[in-house]
Amino acid sequence: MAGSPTTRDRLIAAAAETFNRDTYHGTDTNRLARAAGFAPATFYKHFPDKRAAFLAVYREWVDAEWNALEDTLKEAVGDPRAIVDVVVDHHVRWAGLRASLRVLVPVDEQVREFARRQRRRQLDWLARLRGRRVPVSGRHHEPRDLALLLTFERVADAIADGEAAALGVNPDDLRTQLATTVRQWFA
Amino acid sequence: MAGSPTTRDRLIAAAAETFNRDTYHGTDTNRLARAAGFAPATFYKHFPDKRAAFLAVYREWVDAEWNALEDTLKEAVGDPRAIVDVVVDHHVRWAGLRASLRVLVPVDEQVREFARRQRRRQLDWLARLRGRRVPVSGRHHEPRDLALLLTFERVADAIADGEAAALGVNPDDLRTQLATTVRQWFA
Amino acid sequence: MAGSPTTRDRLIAAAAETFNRDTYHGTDTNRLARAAGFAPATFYKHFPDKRAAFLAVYREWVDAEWNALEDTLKEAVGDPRAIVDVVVDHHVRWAGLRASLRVLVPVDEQVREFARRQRRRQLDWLARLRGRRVPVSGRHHEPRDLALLLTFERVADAIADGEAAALGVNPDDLRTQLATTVRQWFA
Amino acid sequence: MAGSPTTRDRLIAAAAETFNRDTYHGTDTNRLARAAGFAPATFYKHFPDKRAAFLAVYREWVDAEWNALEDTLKEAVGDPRAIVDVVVDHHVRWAGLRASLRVLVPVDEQVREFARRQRRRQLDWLARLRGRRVPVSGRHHEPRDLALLLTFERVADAIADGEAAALGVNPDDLRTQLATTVRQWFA
DNA sequence: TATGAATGAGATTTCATTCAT
DNA sequence: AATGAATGAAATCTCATTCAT
Repeated sequence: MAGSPTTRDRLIAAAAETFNRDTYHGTDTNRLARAAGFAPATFYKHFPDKRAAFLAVYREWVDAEWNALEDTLKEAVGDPRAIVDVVVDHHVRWAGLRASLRVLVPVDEQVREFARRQRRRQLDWLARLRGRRVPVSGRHHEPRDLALLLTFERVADAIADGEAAALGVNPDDLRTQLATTVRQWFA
Repeated sequence: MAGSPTTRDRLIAAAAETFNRDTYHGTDTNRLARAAGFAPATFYKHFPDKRAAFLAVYREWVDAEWNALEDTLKEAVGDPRAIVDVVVDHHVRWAGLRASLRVLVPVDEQVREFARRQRRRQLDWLARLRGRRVPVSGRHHEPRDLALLLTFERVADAIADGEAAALGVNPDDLRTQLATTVRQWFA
Repeated sequence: MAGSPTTRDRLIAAAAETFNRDTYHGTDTNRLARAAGFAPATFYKHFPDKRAAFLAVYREWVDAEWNALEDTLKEAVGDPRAIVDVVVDHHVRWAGLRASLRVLVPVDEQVREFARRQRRRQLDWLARLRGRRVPVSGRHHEPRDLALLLTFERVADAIADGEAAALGVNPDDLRTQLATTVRQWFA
Repeated sequence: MAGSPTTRDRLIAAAAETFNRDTYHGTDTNRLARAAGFAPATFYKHFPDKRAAFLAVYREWVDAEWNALEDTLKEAVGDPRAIVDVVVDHHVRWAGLRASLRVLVPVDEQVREFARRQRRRQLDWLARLRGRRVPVSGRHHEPRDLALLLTFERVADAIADGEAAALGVNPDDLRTQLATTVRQWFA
């Protein structure tokens, strides 16, 4: 079904791994190209600039998370712990990429805008979960919902980048804590 | 009372403003020095490198937050909203600096270590607030407490950098939400 | 036969002339690149740093000396004066380069190691000239042989950098003296 | 008799040690001053520039060698090995300083001129040793004598900086070789 | 006499990006 | 479509040197 990966696909995949390992500011576009098996100039045939490549990587990352989440929801409906595990695992796998994202959001308009679109989608999803109608515009959201998402993300990052462990907090206990928070939110 | 600021103080103050406005990766040491009214070389008489200057700025930032917190606690004991306001205001004022911190933590050993020391101090404080004895080593901590801190920080940052507003969530309502979370934690 | 020179070749050639004229510490990599007709960054596409460029120049210099020596030995077998002339002329032509070498040997590990490899090769050659078997390891050498080489080199340098002339010693007489020393060594 | 050392003396002594340890291009004048227990600016009260300090150090070094040589000649007249030992020991003790000298001679006019004055003094001494009259002008010198001095210096340096040992030549045997050369010269 | 404090002028190196083929 | 080769424009950091006190 899926044909052999295009040059662009290979560039994105290599960039994902490289950003994840070395951070956005820790690599350069020449290395990204070489990591995919291409020459530097090829990079610029497929992306206008470095940021654009990151954006592409980030988009894929978001899609992958949604896909994983949907798979989980089919099997384990209403099991917060399963959701926690999917999300946290995804963050753990891509901890370096997340760190890069946190670098770019305040600096790059496009990345920021995409991150917000993504956030809106999450907020809409939460609203639906709680049986509320989502207004077409999707412009208004609940503070509680946003707080939940932010907590989720921040705790997942703390587990992913080793902060929890470094502070003497068992990462597994933190996952449990997260599941509890989700349940309280849903109640 | 306080003597006139030393060169180092002036460099730190100028670096704080500059990092806050332009991001860590958005300025260079020459600009930091010029912003304080000095020549580039002067910077290196006071800091071994750029990271060291950021670390110094960050230390001051942390001290300032603790001081503000202590002042508040004297007047408004047990008022979560007051605490929320102090912390969030501090994050709002220094949103760019916080963004830079998030850039450096995954990349810079020293910054990371200092951030963790700071986190341990916060965790010890929370433990004391709840009437628990803090073990001398201070090595073990409660998942709940860490989750609270992370939530606090992340929500404060979201208010600070305009993410909440951009998503159609009233920043003030988020503050209220945060205060509620604190109360639940304390109960 | 020889294709057009590569960028690296041109950089090395320009660096040889520039180091020779201005000394290692008397130029910078930007100038080396410009002297070859390239932009500064190009230099770093071909050498990791300034020292590496010097090392490359030095290697070429050593090869050139051996080649000149071999040519001479074919025609003028056993004529010490011919050998003296070849070596001294080579030193005269590259006096500034030799001075740079003397700067770097005590300071740079790689340059030193290469200079010593080169010296071992010379010592092996002398041993063979005197009809001795060179032990495979080539680890042990005669003090007399090393003394000859050092004398040769130092006297050649003194002629090359004008020291002899400045001291009222006729450079040509010094060459003759060197040839005499060689004959005594061989006897 | 000798009063307490002046600031200048202390600067020279500290510079000698520092140049010897770190090379001329491996230190800076600030460090030289600090090593003597003074502030950077003090350095420039006593020397017009960095080279001048090196020149002063070099002068002292030369004087010390002559003094040691004269002491030896009083006791061990006509013992080449004793002379070899004095000179080589002095070179060993100050190997780094000698390396710095070799750096500066081709580059610094004053250092070069002083080195040559010193060389003339050595040549005159050799001429006297062989019972020849030294012409008043001291302008003309024997190639044999200069060759001896250069050999002496170069071999001493090779022992001092570890080159001999690195090449598998016993430094002690080289000293013996040097003594032999002196005897042949004198014969 | 000595210095605390500062600096102008670079040297080395990096990197996002281009362009002729 | 891909690339080999190159680069302009910095950013980080160094160092010999100065000057008011």
